[in-house]
Amino acid sequence: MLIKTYKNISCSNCQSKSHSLIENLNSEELNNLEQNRGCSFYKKSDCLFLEGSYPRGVYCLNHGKVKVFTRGDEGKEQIIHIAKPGEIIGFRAMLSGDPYLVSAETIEECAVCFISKDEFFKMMDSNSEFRNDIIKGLSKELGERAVSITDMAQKSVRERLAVGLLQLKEIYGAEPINLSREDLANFIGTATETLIRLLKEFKNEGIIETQTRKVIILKSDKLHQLAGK
Amino acid sequence: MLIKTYKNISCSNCQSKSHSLIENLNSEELNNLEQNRGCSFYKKSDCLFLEGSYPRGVYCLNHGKVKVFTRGDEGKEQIIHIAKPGEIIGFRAMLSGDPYLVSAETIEECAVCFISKDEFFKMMDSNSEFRNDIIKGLSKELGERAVSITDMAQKSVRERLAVGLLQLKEIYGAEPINLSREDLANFIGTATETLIRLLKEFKNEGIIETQTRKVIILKSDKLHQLAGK
DNA sequence: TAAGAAAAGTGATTAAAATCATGTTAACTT
DNA sequence: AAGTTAACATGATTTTAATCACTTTTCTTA
Repeated sequence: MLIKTYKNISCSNCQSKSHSLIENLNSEELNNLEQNRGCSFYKKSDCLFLEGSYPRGVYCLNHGKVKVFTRGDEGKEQIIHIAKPGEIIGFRAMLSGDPYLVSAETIEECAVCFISKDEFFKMMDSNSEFRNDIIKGLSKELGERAVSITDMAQKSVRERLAVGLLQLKEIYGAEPINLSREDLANFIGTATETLIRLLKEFKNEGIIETQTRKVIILKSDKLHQLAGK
Repeated sequence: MLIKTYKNISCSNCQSKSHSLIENLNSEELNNLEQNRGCSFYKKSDCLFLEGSYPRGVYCLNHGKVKVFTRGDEGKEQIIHIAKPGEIIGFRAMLSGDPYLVSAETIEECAVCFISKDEFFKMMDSNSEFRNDIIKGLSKELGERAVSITDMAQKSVRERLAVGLLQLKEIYGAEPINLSREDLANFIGTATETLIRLLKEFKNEGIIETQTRKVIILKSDKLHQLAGK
């Protein structure tokens, strides 16, 4: 279904444009972008890029969700971010000039546009609004990560799960959260078994509902309470 | 001693310029900066800025060390970064337009120059090299923080202490690491008591030496080993 | 649609690190 | 230099969460 329609994606009419950094491009720039980007369809668990490799461009997510993660010493994933449609993925490494420190992999069917390095830098140079948005995006993320470090260092797993579920609610919107238990554990930063036990607790307390793997949040206020600060 | 000399600080001859983002300013820009910045002397434990307040400029560290930290729910500090001479502190919040998410406080006597918001943005607009350095700096830091999150989530306190000591070695260079046990614990993300016990272990293993509060690293290779990956 | 594989879930046990209580040393202050 | 305070240190205990071993459910796909 998705496969059939994704060829029609245009940047100008991109359904995700309005919550994207590309929203400030003018129509000329958008047309140019449309000529020069490539769109691909990815199935679940496909890799966009791998830690250690060198970036050749950035990925603009049109449809689906992508997990961005690092691997710890024993190969365990730590999910740093879950990207939703509209987001540009992988520009961090491109801007710093270093190889990727993170990997990116789809967690559902995705439609993704690829914007080459040249094209991206051209946009950065010519459009100061776009550039400022990129800078703001970087800064905002940097701030969020300071908070994440503190949460990881100081909050209990239970508190972190509350924080994490609230974040995921923002990402999934009205849809139920649809992550494997393992991914969820790797997002929260805990063992899968611990996560499952805590989810059960939350369920028993009426805070969430589960439909097999899917998680629906019933009481956000309760989660805010549990999350602290 | 420091007080007597700091008035002579000029941006052009700044001893810390070479490892600073201001190194790519031309002499005209440096002269202009010199006219428009203000220099202050801070004693130990002075506050540069406070979480929640709005930035009015950035701080360029000429001499000394500054800790950048957030506070968790119970007020416990999490030290995100320790800045050394040459570093510009606090531009993240200014670029994102949000209030500070972190606080900054001196941990020794410091000489710090203040560059106003206007002046800073003027430099960002007029000098693309400076701007690119800022962007690269943001990106680099963002990458480092992804690693920190993973370390916090997956490494043991012992491993994190090894990582942290190696980072501090980069910051302190030839000088011994000079932090209170509490600050060190808040940097590693552990309880002060746990930190003290682990330091003792490292000392017994001949990895470090302590002179009251000061820590000297004897075996970096051993620390790398202990740090994992 | 049945078989196999992968993911989800449970219980018991262990290990790591926080917390609490208290003692000791170092460093200001008058 | 003595007294006071704050930082450092240590021991005992508790708590949290990881690990290991295993069962059950759900998803694939042949």
